[in-house]
Amino acid sequence: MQRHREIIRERKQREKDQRIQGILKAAKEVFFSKGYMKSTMDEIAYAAQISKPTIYQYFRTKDELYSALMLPFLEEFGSQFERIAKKLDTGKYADGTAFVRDIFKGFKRSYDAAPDSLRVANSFFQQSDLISALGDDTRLAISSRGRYDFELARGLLEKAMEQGLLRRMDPYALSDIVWAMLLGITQVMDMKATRHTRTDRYLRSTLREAEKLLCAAIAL
Amino acid sequence: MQRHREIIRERKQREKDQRIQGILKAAKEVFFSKGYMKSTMDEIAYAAQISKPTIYQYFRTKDELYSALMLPFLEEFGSQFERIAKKLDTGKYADGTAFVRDIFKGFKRSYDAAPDSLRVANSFFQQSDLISALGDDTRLAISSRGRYDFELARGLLEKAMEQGLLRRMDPYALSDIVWAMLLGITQVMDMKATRHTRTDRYLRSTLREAEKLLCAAIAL
DNA sequence: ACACGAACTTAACTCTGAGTTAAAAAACTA
DNA sequence: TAGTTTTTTAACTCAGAGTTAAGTTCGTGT
Repeated sequence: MQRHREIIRERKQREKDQRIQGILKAAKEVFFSKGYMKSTMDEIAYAAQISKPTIYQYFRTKDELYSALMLPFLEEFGSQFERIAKKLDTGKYADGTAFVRDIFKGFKRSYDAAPDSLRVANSFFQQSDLISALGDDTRLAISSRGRYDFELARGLLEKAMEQGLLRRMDPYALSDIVWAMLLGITQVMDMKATRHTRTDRYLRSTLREAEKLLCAAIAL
Repeated sequence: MQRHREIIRERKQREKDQRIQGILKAAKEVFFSKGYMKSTMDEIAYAAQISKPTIYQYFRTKDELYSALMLPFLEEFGSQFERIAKKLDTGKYADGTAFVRDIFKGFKRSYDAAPDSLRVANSFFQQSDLISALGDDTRLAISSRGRYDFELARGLLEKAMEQGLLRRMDPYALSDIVWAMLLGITQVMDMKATRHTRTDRYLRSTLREAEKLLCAAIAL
């Protein structure tokens, strides 16, 4: 009967995860339709067809719930970098242009996988308020994941320089700049977005221009 | 005696301005030391040595007060662009590199003139919540000022292309990219900043790298 | 069939902070 | 001195975050 207990525990875990996913889904809808400040926990509870105390059983604060929405993007982003790192190690890149293109492709894929999450990530890093208000474990998960992605990206650029794919320069500065470009562009697009303009197509074309620009600047 | 009234009205205006400045100064201190969310209006009132209702006589909401902090940067930034536009019109730029350098110089000067304001501008554009919560006139002042700066920048780049200083490309995309870089870099620096690391020197060196990079990419 | 326990709901509650109000007090003007 | 404007005081409303406790549901073990 030990096996039986295992199975039951697993199902319970699954149900718990589903509950959490349900809350996150509802939270996403509410947050992105009205913005963080105007969204209330009661509203999210209603959207999730659940009672408010139940939400608080899984998320300690409103901030924590909001922040949890950005983890998917960070993870997807990291895995894209890992993919690129592998290709780099096995010498799959003919020139710097191909490498830079792949970085942008990775970003686009992450964005496609979780466009909302990036928006959260943006506003997250802004309001250092939010960060400090988090529970320790959540803050740790997010900031360590973010740091990991960051380190990964820098290492990637460094390696590409060693392989003669990119012009030599300070890898720290370069990774900051690339990251800043990507971050900044999505933001500028966001702040231009209105109800009646589809910003998505424009985001893509701007990213393409940025890609060309970066190739011209650093690819060898 | 009409003259007398004039003088009095002027003095009153001055006093009003001083009051507003005092509030802004206090607000800046409080907001930047604790973050937007954790700052309370009572606290700001206390810091400004003034009563809460008095603050509300000059600023309709907490958001409006916060947003008002960013106007100085936008204005300084705009005036830097106007300076560059004049130089461009009188053919003062020998090559694209000189032009790009001047853009960055303009940004740095604006930043120096009002470093905090930029930080507000950053977080401002994040939380579209904030924008929508503003009073009509404030929102108008800020967004129209921002739009004006934006248009100015784009026109600048366009003209520089016509003069053969820059490589031909979509000026809209380029101005978005440049703006995104500047915005993004200060943000990335901000989120890296901690109590014990001075981020200022690093910001400057990163901006210098970005400048070089942009020169390599678009200057002719 | 029945009792136990975990997770959930309900409904009422506390508490903080934004924004308001009205009356009293200053400060200034004529 | 009388009148006007601005500021303060102190009490207030209101919304929303987060909590509490008593009761409900339901799967599980005996």
